[in-house]
Amino acid sequence: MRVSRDKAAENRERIVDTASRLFREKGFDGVGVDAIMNGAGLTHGGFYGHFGSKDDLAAEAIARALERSDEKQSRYANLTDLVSEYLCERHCADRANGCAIAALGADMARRRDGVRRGLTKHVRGQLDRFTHLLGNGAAERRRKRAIATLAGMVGALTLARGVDDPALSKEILAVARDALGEARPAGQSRGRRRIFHRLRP
Amino acid sequence: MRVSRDKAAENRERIVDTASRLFREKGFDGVGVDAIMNGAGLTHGGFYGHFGSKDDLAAEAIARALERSDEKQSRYANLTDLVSEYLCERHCADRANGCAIAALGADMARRRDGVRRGLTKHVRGQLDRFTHLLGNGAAERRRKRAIATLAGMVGALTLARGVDDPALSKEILAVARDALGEARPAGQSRGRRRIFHRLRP
DNA sequence: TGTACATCAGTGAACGCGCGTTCACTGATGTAC
DNA sequence: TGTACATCAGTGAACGCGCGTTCACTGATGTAC
Repeated sequence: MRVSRDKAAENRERIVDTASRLFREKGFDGVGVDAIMNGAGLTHGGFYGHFGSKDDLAAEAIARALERSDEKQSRYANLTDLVSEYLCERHCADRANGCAIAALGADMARRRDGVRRGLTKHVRGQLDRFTHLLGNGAAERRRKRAIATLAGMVGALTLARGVDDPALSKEILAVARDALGEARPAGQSRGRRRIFHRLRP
Repeated sequence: MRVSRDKAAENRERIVDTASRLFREKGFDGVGVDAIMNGAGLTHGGFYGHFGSKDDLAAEAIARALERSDEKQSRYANLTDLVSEYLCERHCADRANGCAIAALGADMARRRDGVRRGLTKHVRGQLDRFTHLLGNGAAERRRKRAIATLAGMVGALTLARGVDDPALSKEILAVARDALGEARPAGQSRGRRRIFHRLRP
């Protein structure tokens, strides 16, 4: 039965969101059009009224996930907090709503150009943000630190998720959190962390 | 036609090796039994004489890839060289013969217990090796460094492979190589940077 | 504002291809005498 | 050592399920008068 244009637009959004989550949770080939449509409260037949193919949806769903990541990260005023949230156990356990790079990394690299271009833009954006948040020091050095930080985040989350043993998983997260979050004004102690973050003007 | 027992055993090995490479290159769902058998110079019908299912082969193929990784890494006498080789452009371009964690990371985390147990063992082994190679300093500090190094390696390779722009890809590899390889005997100069890292007591 | 008709979002059955898996068969290997 | 038979690794056709995709249909929405 027909549905109002607004409602149809809503449905489309919900399909993209649902796919974005399911793909991250189960991988591209781990979810069918059927599951996505059901997840969005619809039936599979209507799918091709919204998208040209499952692949087209995949591209949109990834773009959506990356956007959401950007929005989330733009709320942090310092890198340590951002890193801590990224490497927390909740994020580790919740693949579906987390970082698309960690959830789909290797798969994305095998996808077609549109997806990889989106990923590249996202990575550049993240590096710029990190470089900015790092604040002090020469730009070149901050950029290097930004790259190392991003790589450490993605790798640590990948490892923590892949490993079987919860204790090892937690250890990886904790150590990486500590190692990567240390880009703070010199002289400030870290450890149990009695941290005081001053927002830069 | 029948084949000698030795030849059959050889064929089995070749199937596992081929699968190990193809899975890393194209992902689990990106290669069929057909392609694997052809890659090994056989036809698909014989597959089930060797393996119970494609999934069983996948488990063996991953285990094989991780073993090969261990063998390769055991040849390095210092962490800097190991990191440099891991983060070189050849490795970045050659997914099929490279690190299984970076090539299949997210997928492995979704696999059944056997695979994840193998991965866990491999990660532990790598951390022990890295801790050992780091040489000086307190054991606890070295282990932390080992974890941060492994995470940085995996993440940097994932990013470098995912990104579209060769220049950015190279930059990521170079920066990570530099940042992670710095655990060398104090006083040794390295590259652009005349940095002297004193290990804290 | 109300009525009549066209549009079209969503439904569910059906199609068809790909791929994992099975099976009857082949012919070389391995073995018993 | 040679011969006869049993075994079984590998072959290629075929099966069947899952899943992406198509399509005729429904009935509510949108529009023209």
